[in-house]
Amino acid sequence: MEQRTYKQYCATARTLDLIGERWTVLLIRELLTGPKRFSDLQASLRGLGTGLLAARLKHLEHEGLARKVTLPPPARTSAYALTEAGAELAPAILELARWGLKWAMDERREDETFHPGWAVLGLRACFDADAAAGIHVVCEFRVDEEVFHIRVDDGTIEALHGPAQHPDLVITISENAFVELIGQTSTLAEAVTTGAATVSGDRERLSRLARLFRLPSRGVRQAPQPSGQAS
Amino acid sequence: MEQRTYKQYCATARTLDLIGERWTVLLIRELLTGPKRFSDLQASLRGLGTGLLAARLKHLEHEGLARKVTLPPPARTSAYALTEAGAELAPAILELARWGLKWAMDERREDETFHPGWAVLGLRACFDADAAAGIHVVCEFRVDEEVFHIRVDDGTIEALHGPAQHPDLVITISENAFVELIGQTSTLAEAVTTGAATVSGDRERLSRLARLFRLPSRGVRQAPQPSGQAS
DNA sequence: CGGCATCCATTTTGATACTG
DNA sequence: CAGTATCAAAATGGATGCCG
Repeated sequence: MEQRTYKQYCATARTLDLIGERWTVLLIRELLTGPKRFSDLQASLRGLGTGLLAARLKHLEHEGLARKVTLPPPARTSAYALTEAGAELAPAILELARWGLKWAMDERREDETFHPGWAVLGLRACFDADAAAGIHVVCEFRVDEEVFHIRVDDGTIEALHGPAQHPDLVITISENAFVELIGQTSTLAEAVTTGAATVSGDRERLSRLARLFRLPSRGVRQAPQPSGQAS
Repeated sequence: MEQRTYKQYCATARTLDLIGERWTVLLIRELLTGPKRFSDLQASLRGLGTGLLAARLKHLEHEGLARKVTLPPPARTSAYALTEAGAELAPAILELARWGLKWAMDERREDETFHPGWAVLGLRACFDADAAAGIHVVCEFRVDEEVFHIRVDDGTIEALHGPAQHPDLVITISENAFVELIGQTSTLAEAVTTGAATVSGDRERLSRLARLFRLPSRGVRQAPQPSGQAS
């Protein structure tokens, strides 16, 4: 069971020895929005079987990146949460997300799954800390059954699964409209007029919040020319 | 030959579909310090066979992250270089390196390989852009047979393989001393006195350069307690 | 629900031998 | 030097069954 390593005295390689196996980074991505139960994790990660999920979680525990926690009453079930070391992977994973937003997010494909939490993490990736100086807003998102909230506090942002304590804004929206919103295929205003979304809270505050997120400009990866004769 | 994907409409997952396979990130790490030939890449990546290396390079080319280039005379051999999209992975990879420096770089193990270029990239990961405002220095490192240089230009840094055009500083040092230097087991001054290193250029300038890099404070990943009875 | 064990068909990989 | 070809070992994924 000797896990495979790169055997390089290099910070990048050492990191990949810990989180480079298939599914591991996506598992951490799930935990970045708060503790999750075994079955929630599996539900978010189609294609990952129970055996491999259990093995990956054990690995993360063993390496001190995650730990098993008991959820506070009334839940009382067990769940997995990131340790300090695990949580500090956020900057790296958010950089991967930023790159993906710029270079890899073309049209959604037929067979791709989607979960609102991913988009909420995307918001965190697009957050402009400088623009948020002095701003304090809590916004709750209710996307179909899923509830998330973001808390902006003077240059910092937190994006977690679950309802907010005292939200300044609550956005209730269908998953489809949410996807279009994030992909900038449509605007929140449009979703509201079609009835796909409702907003409660100060509209002025909402528009100030919206200005804190900037989607990177889309780039095009240059595939090699097929080198065939010109048509 | 359908490559395996996560099938998630998520920026992180899409990125990992492109660079998440084994060796791919390390290949990009190698190319971050400049174009490399097939055999150089293989020499840096012990354990990666020619077959897999060829496959990975073909994949990176196909996805527009790298491209084959012909080195300028007198070399004239072919090599691989990053495209714009590939080069923009640098922030993400450097975040992984920063995390590794803090959480994963304990003692060098017996069977681990080391190449000076990795440490030079580590310097880039530790670079403090704010501290470098208004500073311009070019420093060449000659570590055994390998030559690298870094160019600091007012808040930006470049770290490339090969000699510098007009270096302000040249540091010639043995690989062993270089490892100890980077790991902060010893100082450059000590290496100079023992003869393991020589420095040419303005010493004042060197000490100003050294202040631009700050190794993250080491953290300790908390392994789960063995849960055995207390001793 | 949470999680481990087992079996099995496919992929991926690692190591080497071989070719232009 | 720059790859292809080949083959054995390991990792993955899916299904299924078990147990507290």
